[in-house]
Parts: sequence; structure tokens; C-alpha cells
Amino acid sequence: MKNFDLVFKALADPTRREVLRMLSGGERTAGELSDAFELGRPSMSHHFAVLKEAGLVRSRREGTQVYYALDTTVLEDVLARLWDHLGLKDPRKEDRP
Amino acid sequence: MKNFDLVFKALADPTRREVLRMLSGGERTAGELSDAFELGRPSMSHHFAVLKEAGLVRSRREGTQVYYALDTTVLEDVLARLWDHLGLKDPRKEDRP
DNA sequence: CGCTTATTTCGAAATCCGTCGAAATACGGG
DNA sequence: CCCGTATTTCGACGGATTTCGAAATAAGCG
Repeated sequence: MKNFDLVFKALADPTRREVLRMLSGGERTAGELSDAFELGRPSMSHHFAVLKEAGLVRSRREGTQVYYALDTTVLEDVLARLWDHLGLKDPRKEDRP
Repeated sequence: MKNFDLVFKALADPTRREVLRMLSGGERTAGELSDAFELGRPSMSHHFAVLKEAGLVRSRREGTQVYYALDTTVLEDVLARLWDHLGLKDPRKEDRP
């Protein structure tokens, strides 16, 4: 995968992981997400950009505000690949040899 | 889990992920692992320490050399938790209250 | 066009991270 | 003991990352 690196870099930050967790409940505006953290808007905007760059998130503008949403396809692919890559068993399937 | 943060920090580096991949084939000595990369021994030793600190790897000394082995329990737990925690299940729910 | 709200971009400071060479530690064997 | 091999610790350097405030952009509204 191309973005393997970007994805893990993105996941390395706790704030960004928390943003992803919030987005798992549905899309949120940049402002809503920012209000959940004690960080300035510019800092949060930067985190959003990192997540987007990694393909973990997509955004859509509606009027003056921007909605962010989880893009699960990349995460699923990366995690599955990691599992495979490391020769681990997929937790989604509980098969035993 | 003990420390979510350390695990993701550990996985953020491509060299460390490659070390994990190598270890998925069985344990290796520090020297064997180091020889697979174009990095100095001190750098590799540092990476081993990070992986160990995160609980992704365990070590055992035999004579003058140190064997490293993958500890899959932490990885399985973390990835499963990530999968679950982010709600990466197929029927995606939309919107919010 | 000016005004307000929402968000991003820019530039700079502080901190973190990966890497190195030199030195230190750990072991086993003369 | 001292030597050789294997590995780790130390101290430092450079580059990346996080954060901020100020300024810039975007969009709706009168």
C-alpha cells in the first residue's frame, strides 16, 4: 500500500486517534471536533489535514462549515494488511487450525 | 491494555514495522536483525528498546547474544481493539443525535 | 460591498525522534 | 584476569512534529 507510512504516522498521535473515534459515530464539523479538545483551531486543522492526507478521513463543505467523516476503507485495508504482514490471525474470523 | 500510546508510537516507524515482520518468522538475534538494515547497531538497539517498551517484543539472552521474539498478544489486542473501537463493522451507521 | 462566522494557511518557537560515534556493559574462553 | 565478540548506553546533532497567534480564505447575508 502506498500510504502505509502516512497511516501509521497519523495514528501515532492520540488526538488524531480520538478524532477518528469521534467520527466513528458519524460525521462532525471541524468546529464540533475542535471543541472537544483543548487545542487551538489551527492545531486541530493541522490534525485534520494529516488524517485526510493519510486517507483516513474525507471532508465536505456545507456553507461556511466543513464536515469530516471517517473513511473506513483505508483503515480496514491497512489493518488487514498488517495482520497479514505479521502473520497474525484475523480477529474477525475465529477459526482455529 | 497497558499503553495504547506506546504501541502506536512504536508502529509509526517503518524500520520497526519491518523488524516485527522479520520476527513473525521466528526469533532472531539482535545482530541478525541489525544486519538486515543499513543502520548502526546503536540505532537498531534503540528500535528494539522501543518495541520492547511497547510490549510488542520480548528478549532472551543466550551467551553473548540476545534473541528477540514477537509477542503477538499485545498486537492482537491492540488491533482488535482499534477495529472494534472505531466501529469498523460493515453496517455503517450514519449521522448523529 | 462590508460584516460575521467557520476554517485554513503561514511563520515561528518548543519539543520530540531517529541517527551517529564513542564509550560502557555483558559473556565466554583462554 | 585480559581479550574478543555482541549488544546496549551516552551525548550530541539535525530534521521532523506539535503547537500557537496572526493573517488569509471561504461563504452566507444585509
